Amino acid sequence: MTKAAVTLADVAAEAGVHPSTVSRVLSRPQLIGEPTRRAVHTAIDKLGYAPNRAARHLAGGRIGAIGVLVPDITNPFFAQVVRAVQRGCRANGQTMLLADTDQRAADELSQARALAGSVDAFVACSPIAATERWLEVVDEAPVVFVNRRAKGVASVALDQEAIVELGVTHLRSGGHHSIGVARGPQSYWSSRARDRAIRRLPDLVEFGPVAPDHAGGLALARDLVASNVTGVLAFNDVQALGIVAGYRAAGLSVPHDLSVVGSDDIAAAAISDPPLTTVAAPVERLGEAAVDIVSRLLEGSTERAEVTLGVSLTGRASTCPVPASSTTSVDKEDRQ
Amino acid sequence: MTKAAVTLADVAAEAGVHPSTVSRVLSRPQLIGEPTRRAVHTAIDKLGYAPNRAARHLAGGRIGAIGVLVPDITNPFFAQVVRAVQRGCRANGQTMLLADTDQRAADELSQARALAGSVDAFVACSPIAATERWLEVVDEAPVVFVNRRAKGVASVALDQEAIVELGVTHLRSGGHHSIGVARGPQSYWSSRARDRAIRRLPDLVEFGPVAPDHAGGLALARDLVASNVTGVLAFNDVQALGIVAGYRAAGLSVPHDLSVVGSDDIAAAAISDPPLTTVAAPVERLGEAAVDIVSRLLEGSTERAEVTLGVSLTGRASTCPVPASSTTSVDKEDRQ
DNA sequence: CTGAAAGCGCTAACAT
DNA sequence: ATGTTAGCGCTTTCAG
Repeated sequence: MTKAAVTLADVAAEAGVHPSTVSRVLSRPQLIGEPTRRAVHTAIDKLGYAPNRAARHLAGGRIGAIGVLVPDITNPFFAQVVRAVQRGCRANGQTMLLADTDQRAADELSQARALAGSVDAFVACSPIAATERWLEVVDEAPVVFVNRRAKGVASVALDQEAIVELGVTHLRSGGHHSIGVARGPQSYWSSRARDRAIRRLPDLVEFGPVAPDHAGGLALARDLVASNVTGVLAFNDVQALGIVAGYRAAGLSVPHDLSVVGSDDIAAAAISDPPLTTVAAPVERLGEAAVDIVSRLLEGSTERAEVTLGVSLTGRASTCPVPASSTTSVDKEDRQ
Repeated sequence: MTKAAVTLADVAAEAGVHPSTVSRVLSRPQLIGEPTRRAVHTAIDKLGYAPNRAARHLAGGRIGAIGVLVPDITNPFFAQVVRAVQRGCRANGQTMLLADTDQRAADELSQARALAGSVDAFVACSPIAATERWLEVVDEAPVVFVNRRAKGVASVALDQEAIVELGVTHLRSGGHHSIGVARGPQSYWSSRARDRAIRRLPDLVEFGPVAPDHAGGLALARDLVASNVTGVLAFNDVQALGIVAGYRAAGLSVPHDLSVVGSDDIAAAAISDPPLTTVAAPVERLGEAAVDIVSRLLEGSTERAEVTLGVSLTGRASTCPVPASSTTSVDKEDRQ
């Protein structure tokens, strides 16, 4: 059933050279003469040779794989990051090992440890385990955090402060004065960073923390309805959609009764009803940057990379200027 | 930076036995005496030993990894399958290598070949490459198709006939007589299988083929509006949501002007507006079954597994009985 | 039941 | 610029 694979030795025989020459053609082509190299490549193509990763790794070379950890692959945000990372890996001739940690810190670490021997490096998305624990992993292989900042670990993250500013500024420019902001779970760095940004701005009404998902949005909607805010910045788009659904269920409407700004700009944001105004994150670049840093780290770079990616506001129909009648809360309270 | 790992030899030294004994404790414990085994385990725990996968593989053992190929990880259906597969892998102590093929047949094969040396087996989701080409891969490692049936390859698929029957029956029971069905891209087995099911049933109006995504649904909506059907079975939920959006954009409403039945029951189906009536697929079981078959195959089983999973109808608000005024198409044509 | 010895396919010094 | 020689850490014969 399992056919014997073509080995490097087979290629060497076919090309009439020594195995180590073939190896060099593959890893350090510039050390090999043009004619020999050509002959080797011909043999490789003819035989359909593919290097054996295990052997390569064992012999001290790179394993050619990077491990990616995500809290939940069914979350469209992470799915997009994963796809970008995978593309980057392909471009570098790496393969990607994916592990879904199910949002559990313990799983995060155990998965990382299980993969440690099988990958050259890690990309950890929104990790929640203690930095201290992660440092032990960093000791074994390079690690890049996506969407989390931590001392001693390379990272690429979104500018949380800009997210809050952009969202709030957009609402204020629409005449909104009573603006709510949703807080996320404290286990996430992004939540904590956003909290700091929120406190830096005056006159914001905090809601939550609630889960950054649809259910969280629904829960938020109840509090929002009972409040007098006219606009809200959700923690992310999925949650924003939950808020919209909650308002609709209560017989209220977005943006008439509440302007909603999401965050991330996932595919669903553009096609929801109403289309969601959101602070768009460069998700693809998040993944690409992570791969870049990993590659750099694998080349031996020791610089502690801390990339911050900017965001931009995408205006759609879930926000509108505050109606004159809503500048006080009277109208709204009457309606309830 | 990279700490030297504990090797099997270290464990052997610590336990005062020969390395091969340690190896046996790990792979064939029943061949080892109780006291020795205990001593070895103690040493393993003390040293925190973890086997080196590469070496294990190279020495002829299993590599302990399975490769998963998906057309698009940002598609919630596949994301769910992947998560189920990953859980199954974890339970078996396997790791999962994920590759996104970007819906290209060529990438599918090249990814599979690139991974061939790094995995024990493959799970290919909705593959589109020629069976012939895949058979070459099967020659090297066990392969299981998810959502595609093919001669000579193990597979687990949804009962496409049941999907069509359930959806259509639901609409008919609501009094709908003019029922549309959306056809999918012919590159997918599921589309072809569904086409066969469609032709087996009388009086269905075929639409498409169109892409099984939101844009496809939008396109479909235009044709649907121009037709006299009162109910439609979409190819999947995302497309169904597109149809709903298209109707709304045209100033029409679901289910009043058209009853829409989706397929899959992704998370978004339950929380959309209106909530989507859909033919629910046991997505988790799809992934689990794939892992089961792979494991069986790796144990040396030669049975050609062909699992078919049943589906069920989840009634929600995107369908309703046909209004008396719509039993003829007059009313609708007037409205346009 | 356990020790000994021989590689798996590759890379990395070291020669030439 | 290419051939030579050792292993990497493990499993698996084969002996005892």
